[in-house]
Amino acid sequence: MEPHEPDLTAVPVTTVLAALADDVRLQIVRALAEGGESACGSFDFGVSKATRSHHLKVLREAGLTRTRAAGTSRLVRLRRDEVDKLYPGLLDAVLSQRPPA
Amino acid sequence: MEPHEPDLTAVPVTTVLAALADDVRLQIVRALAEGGESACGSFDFGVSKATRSHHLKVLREAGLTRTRAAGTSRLVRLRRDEVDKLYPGLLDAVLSQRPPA
DNA sequence: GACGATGTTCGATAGTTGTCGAACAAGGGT
DNA sequence: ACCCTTGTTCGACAACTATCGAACATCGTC
Repeated sequence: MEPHEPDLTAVPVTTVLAALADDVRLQIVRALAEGGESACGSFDFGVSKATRSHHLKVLREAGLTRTRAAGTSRLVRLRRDEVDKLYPGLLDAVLSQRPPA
Repeated sequence: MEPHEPDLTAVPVTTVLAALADDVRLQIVRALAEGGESACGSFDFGVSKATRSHHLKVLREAGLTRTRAAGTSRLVRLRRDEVDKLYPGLLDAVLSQRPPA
């Protein structure tokens, strides 16, 4: 089943915001923004792999990330250009708040 | 009971984003951004007044609005300056998506 | 081909949230 | 004083969501 990666313009703002309105997903987005393309398994934020997979799906279906297969892994990357173009300042604003020290 | 209007810096980003991730609340924010300070009753978006009151509470407790009593009404206004200062571009980005024509 | 690693999907469950009507509170006007 | 208007609060209920373990799928390797 090919991953469902919608055109960002087709996704309601509320869906994009809801996707970002979760701590685990925000940590994933932060990691992607700083570390670039990463394997799913690199996001170990204290949740099971089932939950992690779920969060990555939410981000993907919100149009925020792209996923591609790479051997036995899957590489995820942030669709930064597209997001910044459609919602200038959004990611910067969201990522500006530093994680709890 | 005095309205609970927290310092925006004390509110987690996820809470701010969650507050904006709802259609009704987004319509309220849009109305406030365009029309300035308005009475609660002016936000008739097809929900009951109980629901409307709930949404205004969510926005207020996310640090996005302020409310003051004015006779029998209550006037709500967007804390635009503070939001723009802490999350530059966020409101612009969110408000940029036009409501369904 | 069997095995191990990496992810996804399924079913279940607990918690959160949007919604409503009804009851309540407070102001203003007649 | 009474009423009407404007909002808030209180249950209640349905829908959604975050979470997990277990089962499944897929790829590379031995």
